[in-house]
Amino acid sequence: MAHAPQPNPTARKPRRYLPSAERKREILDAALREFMNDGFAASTVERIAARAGLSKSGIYAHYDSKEQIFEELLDTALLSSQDSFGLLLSGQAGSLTDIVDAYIDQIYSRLESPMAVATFQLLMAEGRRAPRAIERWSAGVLARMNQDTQRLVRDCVARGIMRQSPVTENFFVVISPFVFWLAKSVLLGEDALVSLTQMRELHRQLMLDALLVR
Amino acid sequence: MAHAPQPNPTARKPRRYLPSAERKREILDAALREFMNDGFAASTVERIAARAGLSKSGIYAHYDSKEQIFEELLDTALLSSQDSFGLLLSGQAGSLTDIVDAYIDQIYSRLESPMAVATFQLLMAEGRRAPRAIERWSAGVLARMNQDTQRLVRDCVARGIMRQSPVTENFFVVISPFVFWLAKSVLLGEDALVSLTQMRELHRQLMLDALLVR
Amino acid sequence: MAHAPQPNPTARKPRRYLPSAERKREILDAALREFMNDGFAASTVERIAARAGLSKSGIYAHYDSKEQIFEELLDTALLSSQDSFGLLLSGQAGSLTDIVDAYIDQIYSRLESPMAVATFQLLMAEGRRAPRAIERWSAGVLARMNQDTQRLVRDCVARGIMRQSPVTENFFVVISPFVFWLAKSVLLGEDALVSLTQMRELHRQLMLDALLVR
Amino acid sequence: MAHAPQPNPTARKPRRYLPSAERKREILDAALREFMNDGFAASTVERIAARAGLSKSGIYAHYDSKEQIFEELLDTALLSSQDSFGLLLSGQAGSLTDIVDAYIDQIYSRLESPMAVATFQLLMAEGRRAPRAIERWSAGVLARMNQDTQRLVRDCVARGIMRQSPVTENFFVVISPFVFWLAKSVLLGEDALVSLTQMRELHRQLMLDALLVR
DNA sequence: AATGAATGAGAGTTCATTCAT
DNA sequence: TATGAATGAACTCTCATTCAT
Repeated sequence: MAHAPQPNPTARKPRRYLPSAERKREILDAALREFMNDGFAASTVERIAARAGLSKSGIYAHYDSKEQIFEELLDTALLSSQDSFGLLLSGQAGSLTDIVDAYIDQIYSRLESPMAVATFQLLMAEGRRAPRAIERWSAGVLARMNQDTQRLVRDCVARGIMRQSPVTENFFVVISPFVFWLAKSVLLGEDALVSLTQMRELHRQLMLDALLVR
Repeated sequence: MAHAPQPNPTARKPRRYLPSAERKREILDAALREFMNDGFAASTVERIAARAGLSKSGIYAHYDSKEQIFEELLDTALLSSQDSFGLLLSGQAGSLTDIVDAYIDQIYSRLESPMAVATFQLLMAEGRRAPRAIERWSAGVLARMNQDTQRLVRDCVARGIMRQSPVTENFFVVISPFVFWLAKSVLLGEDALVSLTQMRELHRQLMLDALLVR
Repeated sequence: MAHAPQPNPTARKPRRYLPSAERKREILDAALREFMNDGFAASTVERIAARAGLSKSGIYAHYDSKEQIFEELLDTALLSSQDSFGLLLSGQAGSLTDIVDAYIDQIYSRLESPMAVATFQLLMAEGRRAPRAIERWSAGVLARMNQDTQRLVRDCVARGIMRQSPVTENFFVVISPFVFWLAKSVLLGEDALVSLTQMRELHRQLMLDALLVR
Repeated sequence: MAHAPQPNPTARKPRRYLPSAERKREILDAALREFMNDGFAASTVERIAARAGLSKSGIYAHYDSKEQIFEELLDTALLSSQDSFGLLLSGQAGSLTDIVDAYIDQIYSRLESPMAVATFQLLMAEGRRAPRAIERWSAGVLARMNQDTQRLVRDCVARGIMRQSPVTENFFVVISPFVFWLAKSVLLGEDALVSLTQMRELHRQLMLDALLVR
């Protein structure tokens, strides 16, 4: 009489041997989730490992330390946000509405990821821990974005599409409502006070109101 | 030859006996600083104690746990921000400029404390850890402030002092640049991009521009 | 308008100043209960104090240390068991039944206290901790009891009331079923296997069976 | 001149890597000794670890908590006492003396281990701490032993080998002198009052006297 | 006699990391 | 590449005890 292939309770899941690059991606994924939930200090290598499907010590075949994981994570996250922002806008010689819509689309599309708020929170909470990553991001992506946008805006002003105002002189500030919504969501929850949809529309109207040539 | 009052290495510094209320205040002070620097998880009771001038175990004569300290800390911090905000404004039947100036003064005066940015960061980073404190704050202070302000604004609109607009309908959003500056300061430093003084002036102009009756 | 004598929530119960002797009794009482429940090491001075109705440090006005409490406790408990055991028996020149009944009554009457089993357990668990108390008890109470009983028994044998046997030569052993019941109760509970009443009757019959002249 | 192999003070003794099962056994061994000496509460994980030859934290690779060690320890100790007790006896159709001798051998052989008394003490002292282990033991080993023995005894009575009496009806009680000796040894020491050898002989005679058909 | 504030010496436990395999 | 066993340092919290009042 043959034994049925009974599921052995002590059966250990087999090792998965992965090439380092792939494994590292999995680890970063896992780490992102853990760091977001608990912050850096309260996250443990063990839980990251579990989520990534290997053992605690397995992590150390790919990274030297928890800190290193964090750095690489932040680098990846921040630099991936590299998007042809200014380009997108400058391409269109459209109306103010078009430009504002493009801008709004651009920034609010980030929030489609369910982890967007958590990412922002992580950045706020632990950014200090990886000053160089922040520095690179600030000097690279952010600076470029800022320049591009500001150039576009000046252009629009020159062409009479936008009304010159403190806003056009300091265009970075128009992102404020977006940041406000993020901060609010971190503190009070995404559903409190204003929904994302409402915020988006409000933001749009604010911009139009501020930029419209009267 | 007289001995200099050399610090005796075995001399234990004398205990300081304080009434519990006072000691608790000192502990909260110390904790605030520690939590701000390192976050909740990375702060240690021992360092809080050292800063507060007593021994590690001395802390536990006043608080049951590190978590309890955090809760009480947040409660104190958040509820102390209780200021007769609306009242201040509603008192003046002044011009739009007066009102805007009052508003700007009101919110930016908070930033005079050197710990303001760090407090914001702490709130962002660890707010989730004390949901009830946040809840109380949100349902109490914030809700009241919001109502008062909104009522004032409607009044101003009715009296023709402010132009009706999406801004006046959703007045909470005018705080956005302030929050933006905080978030930016956490990430990039207080001196990056815009200084506080610049921001304040910019914010003022933004508000005037948005509210002025044309 | 007079305030009603509202019960102040922060009202601290007033100190009770007691003469030391009385307070010590209360402390020993409290300690007995705590030590029984948790053993010596797991009992805390604070809980003993609470039970005795004073503060932790108040204890130290009466005892120098937790250990000292324990010693005095054991001394009191053991020496109080001093009863004119042999005397009681020797008084009666009665029949075997009378003597056995007296013996059984004597030992089982101890179990009327609801703490009897716990006391036994405490003795088993922590006796080593106060060897001198045990020593005094053994050399005093126990030795005397043993002698008296043995003398009585020899007497009974001589008078033909008891059958000479290994039992009468080692009379101490007749207490075994009693000790057995105690040990069983500690391990399995007082209701397991045999109830106290059953045990008592069984014990009686065992003795009669062993001592009866055939 | 050769250096004597002087013990290098900074030399850390090398790790001993053991398979978990083996290490667990060593830990249980160490724990047994520690718990016996000091009781559960006063034993420390560090000392258990030292005895087991690893570091304090090493313990936690195998057990989740001190309590878990205790539970497993008790389980192991109690369930290992599983012996074919009844079987041993029922096999022999021998005389009363044979049966009594077998019984006495059976139970007194346990005391050959130098830790027997300490184990009993541990059970008395800390049994309550692992009620489920006790429960399992009681419902398993003890119950079976009791049944087997009682069945054997009834058989003997039926065959006229034993005299019917309260003893045969409640045969569990014949273990009393053994328990008495254990309890006495815990309290007064193994050498006090009666030696083990004396007790064993006395116990034997008691049984014979109680069971012999007259 | 009594207390509240304070402390030192640990306790159990966690965790990033190392090592042998 | 991957793991299980091991560790040291650190952590939170407890507790017997002391001290000023």
